[in-house]
Amino acid sequence: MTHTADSPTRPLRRDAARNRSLLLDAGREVFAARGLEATLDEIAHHAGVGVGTAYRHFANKQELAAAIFADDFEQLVESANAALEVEDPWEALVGFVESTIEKQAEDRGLHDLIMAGTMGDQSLHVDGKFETVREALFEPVTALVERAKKNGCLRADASATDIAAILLMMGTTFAASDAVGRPVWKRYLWLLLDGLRNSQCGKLPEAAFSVDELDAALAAMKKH
Amino acid sequence: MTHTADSPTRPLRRDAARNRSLLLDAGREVFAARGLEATLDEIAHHAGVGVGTAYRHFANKQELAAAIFADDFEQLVESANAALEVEDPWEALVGFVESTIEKQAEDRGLHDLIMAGTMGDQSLHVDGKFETVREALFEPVTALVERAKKNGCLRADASATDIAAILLMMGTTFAASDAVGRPVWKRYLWLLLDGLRNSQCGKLPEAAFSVDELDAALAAMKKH
DNA sequence: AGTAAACGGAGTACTTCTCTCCGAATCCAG
DNA sequence: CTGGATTCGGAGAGAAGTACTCCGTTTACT
Repeated sequence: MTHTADSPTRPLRRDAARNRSLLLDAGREVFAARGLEATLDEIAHHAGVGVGTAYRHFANKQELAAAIFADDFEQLVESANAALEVEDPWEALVGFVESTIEKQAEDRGLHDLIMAGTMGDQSLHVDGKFETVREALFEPVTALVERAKKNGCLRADASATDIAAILLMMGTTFAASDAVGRPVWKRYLWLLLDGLRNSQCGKLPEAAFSVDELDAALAAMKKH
Repeated sequence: MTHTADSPTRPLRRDAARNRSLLLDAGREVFAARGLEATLDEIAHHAGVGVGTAYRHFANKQELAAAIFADDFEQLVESANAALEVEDPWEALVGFVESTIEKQAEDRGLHDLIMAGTMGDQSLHVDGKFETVREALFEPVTALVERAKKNGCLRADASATDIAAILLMMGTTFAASDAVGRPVWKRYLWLLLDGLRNSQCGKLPEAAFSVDELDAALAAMKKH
């Protein structure tokens, strides 16, 4: 059932290799725009190849997603560990959270995957050590949170899982941002971060929804 | 197509009247637990009547939902207007937001409906004046927000639509709270409210997710 | 007791998505 | 340049879920 290269298979025929990379590119685009609910059929069509072709290269959507997102996962973990090197503890935490969320805002597939943890039964080994990104992120994020608390910028009753909860909540604002055509999610991330902060904050970035925008956003979300 | 009483119809037969109210009760329960995605078939079964019976009483799910939620809508608008009478402007705003969200946490159908605004093409006239709750709430909520800003407790750059955005974000935490068996949503509402506040805040209510709880919550959300 | 009203739930008619099958097109080795 | 292996393409089979109807049976009312 494993169609992807693992044992020393003979090199792919030229058309096969081309189609494989077309599929990966299309997958990146479509997943980014529509999240993991996108169909393999849809991606195949977007890549300009037949569905059959898609299914020969990737047994299913999960396998394609795993191939596409493996790198992003590693990067995410790296950036969490990198954040620990940042001098200011509050900057370190906020910088990591912001950049992570920005990535997800640009790629709804990434967000879906992070939240789901796994793709069906497919385990997405990160770093060869962890089953899920969440697992791999737990330690560095806990460290970031503890450090920020000690420094005094982060409220004392905050917890690492609060960061996960924030990611979760931000999800809904991504869809709304798409509908509205500007990154409203930034505003609400700041609101949450201001809630997490001890000292007092700056101005919120991004204007609030206008009433029309809000209507548009909610209407768009109705269409599942 | 209108099965519900409007023109001077003859009184319902006893069994019909009983079943109608069984359906309304079952609808309340099922919608509350599973949101609007629940099926009329499901509700009929829960009420202990056949599907056919359900469809004779209510042409479709929308009509049943309209019958069930009309009152809640009126109440919501009333409570917003009542909040304007509360002395302390910050208390008034927070009290309204909190109670509104609590209602939605207890009734996922209500939350779905408020966010959707309409049920398909069915317009859910509120108060006989407005098409949607959101429309009816707009004025009082704007007033609450402005008042809280003048008083100085609410940050100056807040807007009435921010309240809607908060409702939107809270949605995800409801499902998580169900999965975890305690109202974690309260914690995150406070976090958001603390972000909205000018002065400094108290302790967060509710503990953060434990790691296990977070896993359980996200797993539960995966199942659509 | 007779008739109109209401019941029940199997069944039809979608829709949506995943994945297969196989004749046609394409590659590449000799 | 040709023949056999490989890959392509996309109609369509199959599974799953939902919305709603139809009509033989049961129940209520007079």
